[in-house]
Order: sequence, then structure tokens, then C-alpha cells
Amino acid sequence: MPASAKRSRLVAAAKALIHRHGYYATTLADIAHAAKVPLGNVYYYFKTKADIAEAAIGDYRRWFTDMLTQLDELPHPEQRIAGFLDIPLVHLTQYASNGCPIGSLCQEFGKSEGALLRRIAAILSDQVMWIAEQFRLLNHADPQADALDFIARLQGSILLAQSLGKKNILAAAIQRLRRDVLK
Amino acid sequence: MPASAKRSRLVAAAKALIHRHGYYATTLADIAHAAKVPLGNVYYYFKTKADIAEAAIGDYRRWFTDMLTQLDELPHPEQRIAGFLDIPLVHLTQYASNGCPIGSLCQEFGKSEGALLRRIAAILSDQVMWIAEQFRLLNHADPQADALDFIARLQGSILLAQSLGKKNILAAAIQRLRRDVLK
DNA sequence: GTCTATACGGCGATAGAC
DNA sequence: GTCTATCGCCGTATAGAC
Repeated sequence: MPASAKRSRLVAAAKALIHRHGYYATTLADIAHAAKVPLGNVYYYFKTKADIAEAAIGDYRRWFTDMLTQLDELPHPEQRIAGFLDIPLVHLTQYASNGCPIGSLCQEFGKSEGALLRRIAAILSDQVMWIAEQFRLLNHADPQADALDFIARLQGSILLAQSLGKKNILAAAIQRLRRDVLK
Repeated sequence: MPASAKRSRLVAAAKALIHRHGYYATTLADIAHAAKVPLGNVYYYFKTKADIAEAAIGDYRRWFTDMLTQLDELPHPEQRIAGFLDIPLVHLTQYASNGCPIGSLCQEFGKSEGALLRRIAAILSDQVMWIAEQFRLLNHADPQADALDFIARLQGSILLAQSLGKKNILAAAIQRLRRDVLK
């Protein structure tokens, strides 16, 4: 039932605008306009603004779940991790100017919206567990701690690149992560 | 001239509330109430809400500058870095539940407020340069890159601890940073 | 310098015709 | 299902008395 063209356009617009301007700064009018849907009609598909965010988060989660499942097809853990690092590399410019769509929402929702925080943070949690699994296969002494450090380095580097306005920082950090893991 | 009791109270209230709830979610009425200053009177001290944020950022910058200057008195770079890591350790609970006051403002301002972003990001930049100087003294091959990685790990760990609701993540990350640097 | 009252705009959400 | 008009609230900012 969620497969309506308008609904999809609304969610897509919400994801793009929220990534660029943040959740609070994005208005329903902005989303409706970008999706070419009249403002009042938005409420036929979503009861509240938070519901749109939830749909956007669901989209992100499905996307990452699919991506990690695809990467699981690769034969070696090193290849899988390299594939994982390709994600921020492909979106380098976007991540460096708008931040990680997951990480920045965690920041925003971490301040107030408890229910939405748990949903968006679950994606980060998925990533940590997936990386930990690869590290376990690579015989790390403490795969969980190493995975947390890995994701922290990635998220922190995105923040630094965005804050200092230098996407090179992110590119170099990805390179460094790849080297440290695959050495 | 900036040393008015009311003004100081307003800035202090702004810092605390913005750290807890973020800049956009914090209203001038909240700040005025917490500082026990009538709403209308706020505008005698600050022309706009952004001006209050600027004052808060100035406060943070002075605080960190003083702290780093104090740490410079310590004889060995290792001790200085250990002292630097004591900052998030002392504020562990607060950082784990509300994030880093600097990092989370960078996220928030990175989305829209360009002028304020540059000011708050300067603090991160200061930290990176200061850490890089210590690494240079410790004969690191690439002090700048190592410093960026160091701050990224710290910021990313704070984000993970806050998002996943486990302050242990931050405590462990600090321990790990200390061990990696001082070994 | 201080404080009350209020203007003004924008946003989330609703009513109700079609 | 779709869309226009609009309500009600809240947040920033101002006017102006004291």
C-alpha cells in the first residue's frame, strides 16, 4: 500500500531536503513543493511531520540493509570492508558538504526526539555489528571495540570535513581506514 | 563593557540550553527564563538570537584556548594529550547524553548558518592544530593527519555514545585513544 | 537600563468543497 | 483521493511606558 507515486516523491524530497538543511529547518511546505504535491495533500499520506521522518528513516535503513547484504556476497572480509568504504567515497562531495545523512540525523534527534533517535541510531548499530562481524572473521582480538572505533573515525571525519569545509579530509580519512584495515 | 551580571547569566543559560536541546529548539523565552531576565530585556544585550549564539561560541573558544594554554605548561607532550583527554572524561555523562557542545553545534550550523559555522569550527581547528603540535614533538611522520584522525575518533565516539545511549562507548574510546598515543 | 504588551511572520495541522 | 483556504500556536523581534 505504500507504493503510491506521490508518497514516494514526498519521501524522496524529504530525504534530500532533510539531508541538506536538517529536520527542523525543513518545512512541510518545502517538502510538498519539491515533491510537486499541494501542501494540504501531504496529510493524506502522513499524519504528522514526524511520520515523514520515520518513512525517510525506513528508506535509509532498507537501503543500508540491502547494501550490506550485497556486500556479504563478496568472498573476503577485506573486500567487504573496502566495499563499505566505497559508500562515503561515492558520495564524497555530498557528505563533505551536508554530512552523513544518518550521523547528522542522530545529532539532531539526539537532542530531543527520543523515538526517532532510536530508529535512526539502529542504522548506525547495524553498521557497527556488520563491521564487527568482518573483524571477527579477520581474527581481531576485540572485534566490537574495533568496529566502534572504525565507525567513529568515519563519522568524525565526515564532521571535520564538513565543519572545516575540506572534503580532502574525508577522502584522506577513508584512505587511511582502508590502509589500516587492509594492511 | 561585556561584564554585566545579566549578560553573563544570559550567555551561561544559552550555553547550557543549547547544549541540551540544540540551537533551533532553544527559544529566547527559554534562555530568558533560565537566566531570570524578562524576555524583552534580552534585546538590550543582544540584537538577535544569532548574537547570543556568537557570544556563547566566544565563551567556548576562550575556555578551550585557556585550557590548551594551561596544558602547554606540562613538560611532556604525552602528559599534555592525556590532559586534553581528561576534558571529555570529566564531562563523560554530559557528553554522552548531549553530545560535544562544539561538535553538535558544528552539525547544526553546518546545515545552514554559514557565519556561525566558521566561528564554532575554528575551535575544532584549534584543537587539531594543538594536537598536531604535540604529535610533531613526538616525531610522528604525519602529525597533521594523525591529529585529524585523533579528533575525528573523539568526535565520532561521542556521537556513537550519545546515539546508542551507552556512555561506556565514550569511556572506552578515550581509554583507547590514550593507549594508542601514549604507548 | 528595565520590563510589559504586542506586532508580525511562519509553521504544523485541519476543514471542508470537489 | 485531491486541493484551497485557513486556523491556532509559537517564536523572534519591537514599541514604548517607566
